[in-house]
Amino acid sequence: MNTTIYDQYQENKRFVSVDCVIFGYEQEQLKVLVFQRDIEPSKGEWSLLGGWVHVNESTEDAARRVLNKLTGLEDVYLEQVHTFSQPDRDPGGSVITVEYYALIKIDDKASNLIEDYGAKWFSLEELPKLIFDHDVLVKKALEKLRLRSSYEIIGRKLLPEKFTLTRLRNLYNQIFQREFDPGNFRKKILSLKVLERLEEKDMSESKKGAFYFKFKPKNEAEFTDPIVKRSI
Amino acid sequence: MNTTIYDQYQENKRFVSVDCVIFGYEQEQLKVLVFQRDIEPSKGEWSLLGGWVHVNESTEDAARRVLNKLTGLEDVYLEQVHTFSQPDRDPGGSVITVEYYALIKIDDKASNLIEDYGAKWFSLEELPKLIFDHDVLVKKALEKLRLRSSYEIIGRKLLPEKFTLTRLRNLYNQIFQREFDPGNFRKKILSLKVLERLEEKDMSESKKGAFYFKFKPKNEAEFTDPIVKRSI
DNA sequence: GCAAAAGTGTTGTAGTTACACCCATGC
DNA sequence: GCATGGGTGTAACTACAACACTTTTGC
Repeated sequence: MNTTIYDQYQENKRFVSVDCVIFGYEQEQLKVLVFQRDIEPSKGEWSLLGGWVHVNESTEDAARRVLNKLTGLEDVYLEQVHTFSQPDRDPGGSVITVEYYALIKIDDKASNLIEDYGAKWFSLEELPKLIFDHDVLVKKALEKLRLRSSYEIIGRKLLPEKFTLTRLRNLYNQIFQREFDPGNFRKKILSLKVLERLEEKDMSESKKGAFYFKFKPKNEAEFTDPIVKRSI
Repeated sequence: MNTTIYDQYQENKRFVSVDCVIFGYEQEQLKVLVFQRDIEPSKGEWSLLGGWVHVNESTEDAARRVLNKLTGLEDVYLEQVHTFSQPDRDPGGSVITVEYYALIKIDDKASNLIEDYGAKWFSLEELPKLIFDHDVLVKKALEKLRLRSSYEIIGRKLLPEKFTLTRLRNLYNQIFQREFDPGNFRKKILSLKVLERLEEKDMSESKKGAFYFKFKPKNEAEFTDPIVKRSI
């Protein structure tokens, strides 16, 4: 199966897995999708979505493969977070894991597939204790998501096609766990010129109604200045 | 050798290596240490320092092990950068590599050890073409170093015990590949209160002489606000 | 005295924060 | 008419960039 010139080093070969912190946004809350583990050790406990990295497959491909099997989605937003390799991190054996976070829209038709796997969305506050070092992985993923969110408006992959600025602001409130000033947030976001206002209004949240916005096509306006100045 | 409950998945085991981008600062230049590769493929070409990750060893331990073998240094500053896993990235076989960058003081007694390995320091401009995807790794490491350098003053691990502000500024010029204003840089750095002025002056660079500074002990003054505002 | 680097001071500007305040509408 | 979220305006503050200017000393 492996016919490489490194075959003399076979004794150094390692188990490599990927773990995915799957973020979604629902009911004004940032949520993480976790699973009841179906193999030993720790069978039945909550864990992140994971899987083995096959030979002749990149870790990102592996992450996409396990995500696709779970959700049926093809074009998930993925970002590599960190690689964990403490030999004792998994009591079942020495496993190196490469961590990714994924952003998905909860309203996607994925939901039925997800339920088949006994998976469940939890808000950050309600997240149960996870196996191994997965709690640390969630924390790391959130930090990386914050960093990313301060360099670009992240909502494109988490929000539905059209959304109000209040909803986008609330997403940012959730990600950074702090309250952004409504007026200032609005001005900042609009100054970036990545959103386009629609004529339609959302009348469900207020009497006056709030205009829907949508993202302009990706290439039109890019920027590199931080949206959120303060470091994480 | 491996008696884990994952043994049924043996066919998924992978070669895992670490690669280190070793940064040093010498003659007012930020330099990278590279090696003439001593195994096939690409024997004799320039590459980063790398090595296999042994079973029951973390990737960081592996990085420290190969660095220690090379330099004899024990307390090297290491930061994980990224994990590369494209199956075809190494023509010798499918190898997943975890990248770290290291900061070392070139004046350390390490130099003789280094020479034994046919290693050589190159400035960023003079860096030769490296094997595989190592050019990308250097670029990634530099980006990570910039990010780090904008959240803390990085010189502690690159500069000698005492140094002038001009020297520190030049290090930052090198890292960010731009010219910082002498006056503004001085004010910014001193406002962070992490440096302590010594009575001694360096008379080699100017008639007037420039005060030496040294870092205060690590815990005294920490900060999280970016030193360099602009994103990388 | 003048060149040259070290070090200090000043001024303008851009981005942010903390608000006050008006708007539209369902009840 | 009033409560409520939507949306706009503004003044104070802060960080920074640009650059003038002063200091010291070897030549």
